[in-house]
Amino acid sequence: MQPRTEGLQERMKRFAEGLRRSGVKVTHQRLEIFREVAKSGDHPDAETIFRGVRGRVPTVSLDTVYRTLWMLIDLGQLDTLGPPHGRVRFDANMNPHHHFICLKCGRTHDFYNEEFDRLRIPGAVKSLGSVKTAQVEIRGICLRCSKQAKTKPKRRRLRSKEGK
Amino acid sequence: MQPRTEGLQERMKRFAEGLRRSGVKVTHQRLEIFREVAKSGDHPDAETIFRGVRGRVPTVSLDTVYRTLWMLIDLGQLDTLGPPHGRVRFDANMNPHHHFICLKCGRTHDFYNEEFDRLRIPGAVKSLGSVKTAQVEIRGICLRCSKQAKTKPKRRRLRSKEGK
DNA sequence: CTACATGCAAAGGGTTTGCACGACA
DNA sequence: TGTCGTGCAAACCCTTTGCATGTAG
Repeated sequence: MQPRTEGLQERMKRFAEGLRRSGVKVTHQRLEIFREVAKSGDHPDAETIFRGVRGRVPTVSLDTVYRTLWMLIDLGQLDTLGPPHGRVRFDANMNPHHHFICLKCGRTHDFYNEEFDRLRIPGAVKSLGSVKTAQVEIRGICLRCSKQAKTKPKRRRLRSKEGK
Repeated sequence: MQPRTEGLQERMKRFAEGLRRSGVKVTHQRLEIFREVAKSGDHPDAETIFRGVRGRVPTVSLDTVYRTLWMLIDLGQLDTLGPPHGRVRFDANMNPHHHFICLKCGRTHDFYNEEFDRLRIPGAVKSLGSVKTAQVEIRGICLRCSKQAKTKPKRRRLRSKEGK
C-alpha cells in the first residue's frame, strides 16, 4: 500500500521546474498549494487545501487556491476525482457496469464487460473498509468533444454550461 | 453494449412496489423522476432530469427533483457517480493507482495493484472516444465511518460538513 | 520595469430548507 | 380525513470573476 512515488522533495523540485518550463511564475503560493495536495494521502477538496496552506501562508485566499488548482490541472500536474464540473450525476443502473467519463464535457457512458465484472478485490483494500461495489472508470475524450476540438480553450471551467 | 437490464416497464413496476414496501407514497412526481433517470443512457444531473420531467409534469419543481433523488438513493434505487457530496476533490498522484471511495464521508483513499494497472481496454470502449486513463473505483464504507455508525441518519445530505 | 499573480469583495450557480397548500392512502 | 409530499421562495454554500495592488523575472 506504499505509494510508489518519488519523495515529496523530488516532486516539489520537478514541479517548480515544470512551472518554469511552462512559462508561469513560481510563487510561494503555488508551491505551497501543490505541496498541500501532493502530501495528502486522501484527496482533499479546495476548502481543505485552503486551510492547510493557510497554516504556512496566512494571507493566501481561497480564490487563489481555486485558480492555482485549475492551472495545475491544465498543466497536467493534478487531476480531479470523478466527473469533472461541479454537478452531481445520478445513476439508475443497478446492474454491474462500468463507466467511460469524458474529461471535457463530463458526460458519462456505461459499458459492459464480463471480465471487469469479475475483478477480485485485493486483500489490502479490505483493510480500508467494507466494499459495496467495484467498477472500472475509464477517462478520456468522447467522440462528440474530439470533433468540436476546433478552439482549444485556454482555461477549463469547473462549472460550465456544457453537458447536455 | 446492450444494457442487460429488464425493460423500463418492469423496472417501473418494481420501483412502485419498492416505494410501497418502504412505506412512502407513490406519487406521480416520484414515478416520473425515476423514469427519467432510468431511461437515460448517460448519467444526468439534477437540472437535466428536471427539464425532462417537466415535459410530462409541467408543475414539478427543481427542489422536488432533488428531494426525490436523495430519497431514491437512500432506498437503494439510485446511486451518484464519483465521490458523494458536491465538492470537487483533487488528486496529485500521477502514478497508476486506484480508488476506494467512502460513500458516507466522501473521503477517497488510493491503493495500488499491479493486476488492475494492466486492465485491457475493451474494443467497444474505443468507439466511445479516446482513452486517457483506466482505473478501478471501489465504493464502500470506510473504517472510520463504520465505527461511528451509532446513529443512522434518516437522510443523507449532499453537501455536508464532514470529510476532514 | 512590466507582465503576470494575488487578495478582496461581490456575483454566480447549484443545492437545500421552512412553510403553507395539496394529494395519496 | 390525516399525514406525508409538493411548490414556492429565500437561504446557503461552493466556486468564479472584476479590479486594484503586489511581486517574480
